[in-house]
Amino acid sequence: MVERKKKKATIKDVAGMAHVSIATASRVLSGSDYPVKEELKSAILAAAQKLDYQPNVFGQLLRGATNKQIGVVVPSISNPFYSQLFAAVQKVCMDQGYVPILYSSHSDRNMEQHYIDMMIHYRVAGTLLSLMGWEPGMCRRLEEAGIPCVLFDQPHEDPEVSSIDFDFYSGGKLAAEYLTGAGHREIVFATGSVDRPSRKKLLAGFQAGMELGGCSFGEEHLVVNHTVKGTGASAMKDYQCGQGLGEIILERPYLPDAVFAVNDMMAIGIIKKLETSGIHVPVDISVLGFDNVEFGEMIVPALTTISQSAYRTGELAAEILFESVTEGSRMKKKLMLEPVLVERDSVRRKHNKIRRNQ
Amino acid sequence: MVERKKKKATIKDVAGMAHVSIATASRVLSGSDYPVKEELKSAILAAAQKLDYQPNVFGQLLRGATNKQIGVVVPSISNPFYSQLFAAVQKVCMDQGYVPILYSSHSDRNMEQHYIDMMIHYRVAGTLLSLMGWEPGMCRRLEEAGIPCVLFDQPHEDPEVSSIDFDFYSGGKLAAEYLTGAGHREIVFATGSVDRPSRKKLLAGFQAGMELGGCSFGEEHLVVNHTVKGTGASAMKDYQCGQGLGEIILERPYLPDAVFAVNDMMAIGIIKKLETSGIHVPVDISVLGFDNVEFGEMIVPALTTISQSAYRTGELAAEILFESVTEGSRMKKKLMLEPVLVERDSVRRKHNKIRRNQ
DNA sequence: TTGAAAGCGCTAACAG
DNA sequence: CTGTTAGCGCTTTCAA
Repeated sequence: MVERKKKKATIKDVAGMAHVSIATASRVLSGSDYPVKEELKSAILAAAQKLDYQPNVFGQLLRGATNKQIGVVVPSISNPFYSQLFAAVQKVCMDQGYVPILYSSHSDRNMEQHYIDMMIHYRVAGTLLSLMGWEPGMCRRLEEAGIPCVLFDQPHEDPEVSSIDFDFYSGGKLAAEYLTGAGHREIVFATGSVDRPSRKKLLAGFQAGMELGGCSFGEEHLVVNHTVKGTGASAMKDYQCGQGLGEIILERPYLPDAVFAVNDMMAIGIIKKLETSGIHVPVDISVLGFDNVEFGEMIVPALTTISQSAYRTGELAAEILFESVTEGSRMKKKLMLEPVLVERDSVRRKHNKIRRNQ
Repeated sequence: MVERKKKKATIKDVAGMAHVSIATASRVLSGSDYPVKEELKSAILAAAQKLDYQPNVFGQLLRGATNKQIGVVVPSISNPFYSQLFAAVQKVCMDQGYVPILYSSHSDRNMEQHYIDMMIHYRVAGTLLSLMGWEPGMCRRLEEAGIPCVLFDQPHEDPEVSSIDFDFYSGGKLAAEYLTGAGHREIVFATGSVDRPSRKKLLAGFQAGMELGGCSFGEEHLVVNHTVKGTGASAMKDYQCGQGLGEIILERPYLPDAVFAVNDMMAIGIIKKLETSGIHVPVDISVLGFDNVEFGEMIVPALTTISQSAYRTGELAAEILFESVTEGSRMKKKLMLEPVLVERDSVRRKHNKIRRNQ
């Protein structure tokens, strides 16, 4: 049986060993610039060293120090979009001497609420949130507790809170324009439940883009797979949703020219289903994704997609959060990221001549 | 300008409003079963409600309560193996009323050390560690601080600490046996730097398996790609490493029958490089992965691999951790997970007859 | 059944 | 320059 839990040295122990008061000990140990005689200073440092002294955070925190943790809520950690985003957040936090804490909500409103309570409880210095459910109250509670927050990923249109938004409407429009521009006419919009604000905007933009491209877009062009069992939006769930979408598409009387999927993992699921059914992408049908997840580049054919840079989003969100956290700025900022097309191999260019008839 | 940070109600406020002492207030608010007159109890609860009282964790923690957080250190969050593993950990922690905190070390020994210090600093209730660098001291510091830990993913052979190990040696052997058994003779072992304990064992097992399969394994069958710039083991890094590996293989005078990659992301990189060079998997060459990452199932061809179940690993690790955390068990446990082959589409079965000669 | 008070470890205001 | 002390919010003796 090993020696049990030897008690940690406190500042009092250090002070004792160095024959000074705890006040002086505190002054040098907390790195204050308060003047202390060199002699004592080194004695204290030596004692601290010998005792392997480390300040008790809870003492400091109770005293009023700020908890240098940043709470981050995302729907799913296994979805590469969010893990890449988190990597960026981590980097920025690190540089600022903070440490991010990740909460995965599985897109469950209760969990989101639970984690927000948690963060208030631990008095984190700031929060980064991707919230599915959202009532104005949620962020207010954080603000009341003096915790700055910035929303990302899901647009919520609240002037009272900072956010880094992605222009989903333009994204949808760009998708439609690119696809029609490439000569496709019969284009399908493939998605899971259109429950999130992001998807609603994407769809609206897509419809607008189709019209601009001179294509009709009716009920029959909207392919929805509702059969996602349980809540949660893991990579696997989206992929499976995509597989289901692929099936639905295969069951149609005729294949569309192209399909636009609401995110990359779904697009990958669709491609997989098509390929294993002998339909080749992009020769038989084109598939366009959305997100620009790293994985998209790794598959064959490499996924053509619309980039909502996960890394950039995380970086920006963290940066504007720190403006509030460290500078105590009360200013609410709204940043809008524009979509960028990433052309790879999953969409075929039909080199369409000038649209003349049909 | 919005109302600023109204101070949170303390137990004193609640006691005041309910006209009781803070002692009695504490007794009911902390859910103790200490007897308190019903009348006062409800008055206190009502006051707490009205003031939106929430206990200050730091007070409780300073007082000696345990911090119900679990620290988890992994090399990379964007690698699906670890994000899946973490999902399992999260689930188990949740059920126990704890919350996991994720640290991504980028396989950097200094970071690992840094995060361990962090966890000691925050006096987490327990830790789950995948450590690249490892000296006996690392866990001892945790144990001294009274923080139980369990190692996973990287074997370290220390009887003083619990671990859930994967049998990498058997894994390597299984890989070689399967590949030779499928009729392949010229088989290559593809890897990044053989720096981690896990890879060394894998290689040793592979060599043994090759011998058992009656195949020679010499220098020329070991393909190493050292050109991984910087530290870190993100999914992307491994993938790129795989691409490099693919290139090396393509440059050889003749193509091997099969290649065994040290992890799935590398295998995917290899496949991608081969496919884009007109070499088809598995008709021209077979590729076997290792890890059984979800993503392997999503590509075409679906990746045949050896399963080191990320989810199961995380689940087990968390479970044996909680035996120490909640039951205060001092027992050190060593669990060993055996490899399982997951047959999909990236390895071709040559239907070899009984090995007779050669 | 209730309350007063000590003390967890730390920092800062104040007094020497 | 150094030390004494109050107090952050909480739980838990100990005394009433």
